[in-house]
Amino acid sequence: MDVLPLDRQVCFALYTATRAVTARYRPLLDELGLTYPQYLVLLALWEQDQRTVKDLGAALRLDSSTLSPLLKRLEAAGLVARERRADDERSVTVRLTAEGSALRTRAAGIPARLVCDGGLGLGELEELRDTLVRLTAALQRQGEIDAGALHR
Amino acid sequence: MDVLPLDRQVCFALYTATRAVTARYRPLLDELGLTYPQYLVLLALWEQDQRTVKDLGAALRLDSSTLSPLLKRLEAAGLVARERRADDERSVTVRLTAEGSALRTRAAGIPARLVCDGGLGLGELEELRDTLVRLTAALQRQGEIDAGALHR
DNA sequence: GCAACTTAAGTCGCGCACGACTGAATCGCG
DNA sequence: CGCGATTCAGTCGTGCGCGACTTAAGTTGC
Repeated sequence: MDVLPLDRQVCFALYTATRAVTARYRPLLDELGLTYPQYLVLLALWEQDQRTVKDLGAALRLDSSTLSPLLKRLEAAGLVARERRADDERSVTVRLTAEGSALRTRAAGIPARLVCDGGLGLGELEELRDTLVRLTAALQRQGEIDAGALHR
Repeated sequence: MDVLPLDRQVCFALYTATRAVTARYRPLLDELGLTYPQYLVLLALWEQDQRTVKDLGAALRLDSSTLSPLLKRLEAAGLVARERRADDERSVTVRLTAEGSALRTRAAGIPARLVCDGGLGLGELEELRDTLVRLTAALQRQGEIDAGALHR
């Protein structure tokens, strides 16, 4: 049996679904002047403010080479402030400005405005999310094992 | 109830799962000298050769501004050839070279090498894929309706 | 006490994605 | 037939992601 056709690939379904979802977010985020990854960073900060770049990277699974320029743009937009930690000068704390905190209210309506477009019920969405979380966790665990194997 | 935390967002689960999956593909595709989107284009061409840029775009849900430079790189790598159609000079036909066709054999092993890493059973993977396909379809249908509304 | 290692943030280069736009070819309607 | 509208591929600018690298600060071991 042929395993290569596009429509049989989970990876391709993921790829297109992700782009379809972010495409639906785009007009709503445009109203807030945010890109999709910037929105995710703010979600993380609204949930817990005053995080280091490293901590944000762990939450979003992004490294500093992606986050640093993104945070610079959020800072230029006046939504966050960055400052070196006094106790460890290597680290930088990212903090919401008043304007950045205020945006939360406007963003709160976004999920509700999109859920109904998806054609899936709430239960299905939660199941999908949980399956994706398990998949991600397994892939990353596996990745760490492989990486470890290189150092043996 | 708070709807904004990162871990409740389907969109974030999609975002991280997609990146985790492509990260697992990367070392295997490196062996073939391909990026992930280039691999998807080849999947489409292995399934049906001699497609126009527009047709490839419909299959992959990408537009020419993404595909044109990507195809140029595949052409530079000697995997595909491009030529203007005689019957419609606006269109360009993308065709696999012998080298591009030959790569299929080496790529055929990739899905099997990855499935076991995902921590999901085959049935779960297929269910996940089908859910994602439905989600994508609904979002795109909804997007077309919205776009139509703008022209009224 | 200091040299070797590790860690945190950041820079750079490349390849997507995607919106806005261009130019050439074709279509459709009067 | 002719000309305005549409279609197709492509360019350009911006913002990710990520690998490879740099710099500065902290940690470890002798």
